[in-house]
Amino acid sequence: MPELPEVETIARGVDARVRGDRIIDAWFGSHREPFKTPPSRQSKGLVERRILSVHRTGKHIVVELGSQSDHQGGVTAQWIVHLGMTGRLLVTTPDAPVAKHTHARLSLESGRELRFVDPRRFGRLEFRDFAKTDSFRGPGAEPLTINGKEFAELFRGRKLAIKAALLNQTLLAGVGNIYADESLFRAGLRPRRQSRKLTRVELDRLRKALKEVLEHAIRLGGSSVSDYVGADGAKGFFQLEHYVYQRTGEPCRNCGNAIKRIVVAGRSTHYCSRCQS
DNA sequence: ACAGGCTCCTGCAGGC
DNA sequence: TGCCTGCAGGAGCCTG
Repeated sequence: MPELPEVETIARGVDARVRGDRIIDAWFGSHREPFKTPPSRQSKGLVERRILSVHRTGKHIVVELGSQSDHQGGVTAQWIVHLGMTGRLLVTTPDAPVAKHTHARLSLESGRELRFVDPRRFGRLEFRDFAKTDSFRGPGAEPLTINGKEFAELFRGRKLAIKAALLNQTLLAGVGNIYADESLFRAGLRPRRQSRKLTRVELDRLRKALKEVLEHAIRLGGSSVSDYVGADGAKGFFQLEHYVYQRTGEPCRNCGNAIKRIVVAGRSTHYCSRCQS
């Protein structure tokens, strides 16, 4: 489901609702997935900790946690949430109906609950204790802050299609299928162009288009294509601003040409053959 | 090292 | 109504 703007929206919403709260109980489901850390270790590690902040790195939500014994001090552990394609992180009241495919419920001192729901179980939950491991560092560069030189460097010499490169999280973190298609349209570039054949001017255009489209989407609360919702259950509105994504056969908003659908890197890819070269 | 394909899982829409 | 197929916003693993 979620890409950078959706994850950013969720992280901000969760942060606003649970920052400073304390985890007093933790329940985890029994499926093998989506647990990167065994559920018993997660619940044991999470209880009694205070939530210091919640933020986004790439497509990961990072919950910064204080120590279990001490009310003072900085971050000593983290809870890392990756939503996969269908994951949701929700802040609810304890009596709210428990959705099907709920895999984690954290009871908070305030009376709220933080819940993780994920039907397809492509998401991942990980607990990191700084006594045993280091702070989480996601793969890839942040598309909102990367500079032109670093951006161009990512694609140099690579044979794969630019669309596939944009989706590769070890290069850029946070870009998924929607924003890859939308940024390529806005930059006027065909998705199948070989990365290494893009000029510096084209790459600069792409970097700016990507940054603009991501920032615009964050302002609108992300794209609610099927069931995406923020931490409070509210939908985003960026889907109304899509130029190509899931608009196969519809007229291009720029030139009127029918939007085409092809498959690149195994993913549905949408573009305008007149506006993108 | 790199690039492409397969696979994990559930739910939904569309066709018959 | 029910069954089948295809498709879905992600990413790890295998292969060549």
